[in-house]
Amino acid sequence: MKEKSTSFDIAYRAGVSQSTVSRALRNSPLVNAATRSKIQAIAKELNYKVDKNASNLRSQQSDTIALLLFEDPTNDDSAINPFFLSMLGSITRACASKGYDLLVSFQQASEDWHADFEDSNKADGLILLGYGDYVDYEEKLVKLLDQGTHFVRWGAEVKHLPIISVGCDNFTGGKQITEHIIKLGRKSFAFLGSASSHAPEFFERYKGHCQALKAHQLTVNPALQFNAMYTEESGYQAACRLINSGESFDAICAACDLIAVGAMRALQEHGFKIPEQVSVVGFDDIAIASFTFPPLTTVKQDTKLAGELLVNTLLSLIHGEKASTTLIPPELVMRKSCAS
Amino acid sequence: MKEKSTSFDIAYRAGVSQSTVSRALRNSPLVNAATRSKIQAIAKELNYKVDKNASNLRSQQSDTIALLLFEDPTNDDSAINPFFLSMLGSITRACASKGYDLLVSFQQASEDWHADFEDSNKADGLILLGYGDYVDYEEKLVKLLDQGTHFVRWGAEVKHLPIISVGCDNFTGGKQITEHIIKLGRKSFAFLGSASSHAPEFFERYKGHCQALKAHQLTVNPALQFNAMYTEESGYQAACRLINSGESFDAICAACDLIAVGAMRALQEHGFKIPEQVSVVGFDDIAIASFTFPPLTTVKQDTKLAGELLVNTLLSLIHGEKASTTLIPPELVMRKSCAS
DNA sequence: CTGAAAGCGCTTACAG
DNA sequence: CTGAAAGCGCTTACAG
Repeated sequence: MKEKSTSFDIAYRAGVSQSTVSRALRNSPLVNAATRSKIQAIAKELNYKVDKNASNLRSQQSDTIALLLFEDPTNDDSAINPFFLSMLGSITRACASKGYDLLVSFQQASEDWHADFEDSNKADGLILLGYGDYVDYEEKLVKLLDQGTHFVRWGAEVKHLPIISVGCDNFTGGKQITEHIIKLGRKSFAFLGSASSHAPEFFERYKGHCQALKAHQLTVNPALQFNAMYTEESGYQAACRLINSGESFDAICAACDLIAVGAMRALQEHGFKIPEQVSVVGFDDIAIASFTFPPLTTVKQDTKLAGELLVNTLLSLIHGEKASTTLIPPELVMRKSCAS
Repeated sequence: MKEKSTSFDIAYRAGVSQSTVSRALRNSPLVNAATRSKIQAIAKELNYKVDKNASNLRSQQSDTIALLLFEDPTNDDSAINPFFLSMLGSITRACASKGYDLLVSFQQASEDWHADFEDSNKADGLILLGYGDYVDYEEKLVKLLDQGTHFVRWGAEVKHLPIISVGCDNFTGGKQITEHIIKLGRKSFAFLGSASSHAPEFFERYKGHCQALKAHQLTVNPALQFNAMYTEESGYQAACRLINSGESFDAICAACDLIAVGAMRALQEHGFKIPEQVSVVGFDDIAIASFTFPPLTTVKQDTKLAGELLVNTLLSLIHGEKASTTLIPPELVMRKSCAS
């Protein structure tokens, strides 16, 4: 294990000053081309790497983005939602392609996560990802804003604050998929998923859902909306409550795929045939959705695009450029869980 | 957006020296308790955070771990393997609980990934995760070793090099699940997955598989082994080759769940009944495995445990403690894809 | 228990 | 195009 070499070692070997080494290594046009390649060759030979801590300290930027992934604290020990995992993957890729490092961190919704990363100069900006109770967490966003922290969040647009978000057009998605089943001839629609401002994305999907029903002269029956959060188990239980309620229904719109998957399990345990008796649809298009029985019709949120947009938007903010909230178009993915 | 405050600002307000602030903030017992809490209160009020770049530079450690996730370059644009995504999640959690930050980075197998992170002082150590061609990548491991880099890899044990790994006991897993189907009365076993030292984990599973067959006086028919890598499509194609080969078979052991899922698709398209005509089993127990039709019997690799072990082992290495290669016990998960 | 001082390894005005 | 020098914001011997 050899000693780590510094820019002074390179300078010594190259017979130039340390400043010149620093310039050459960052491809400064100020350095003579021959000198530069000589220095770079020596650096390579010595396996020299610029010390990130030193260069970041000096230049006051880190070329690093922090991803704060927060989840409902009640959901603590279970697996991470596959949709977010998939976002994580695409954000990692997007950062890599921009030459940024990605610092990933789990946060409990309850913690003091605001501020930490950018203030300690670990990252130039933050990406916020996760559900959690939106009402609780809004005040932390305000604090981030006050501090002038650069950040972008994934989620529903925040209308009353100058916060930049990237999110899916949940309203349109909810509307489209509901219309799809309406056209298939279904009449009584249950909605499984929380419909309140505590979970704005589910709420938007629900609003789109209701809008579609109204547009087709179908009644919105509040007794057919059951709260559920983003887990399979939660979907299972909501579906059981629906079944036990005695209300009749021939279609279930779930606020996310995991809820839909749980609902299908409940339905099948109770002897319902999908899609013959009940159509089921989800939202997200997680990998599992392709493999359920029957395969789940759903609304795809393009996580690859989302990751790229989040990263690009944040970089614009960091570089002081204009950036704005973007909505990703939802995409209907038809499989076999609806009557055809 | 206020100016960022430094330890000198705190010192000024507290009427002490900057050294004392630095000590107080790190809970040094050298500081008078009253002074310490006064300083900490001021720091909190000013929203002060220690500058990580400065403290890392000075102390020459980063309290950061880098996760290098590398995938087969041919697999470039597709989704990340769900098994690795799940490992990513559990490693993130394990790091958080140890107070370490996690730097995540994608690597092409072809790139010059060795060295970069620890040499530039961005991380104190590396976790290496991913399949990819093991033969190609071994020489890079040797280079890491030469440099004295702290690293742990996920995967099969490397017998001839002093490399610390954490991996599943693939041999035993392959053996157990094969024995499980043997007891169910199956006679002709196909194995779908590459069986060579280029993919050591698959190879180990295959060896366990063969061992189980031999132990039960069943013949190992090399014509029933078909190469496949860790994608659904690859499993689909291997199963098609098996079906078209004209060989008879009543059980398929897939080297991983994604291969199994692809194989089930091929079988069902060709009119085979699972599990009546053919038993299918996988390996990994990814989330999808619970939701396929029929649900997939498989071998679970405990990713939560794996993540914790990887992190703990790496931290031991970083702290100069003894560490050794660990094998995680595989766990049979019985579902419905085998005849009962 | 506290302070003055050195120094981690760079980048970047400044001067030539 | 190049070099000498300052300084980013800390931590940590050293001295008291």
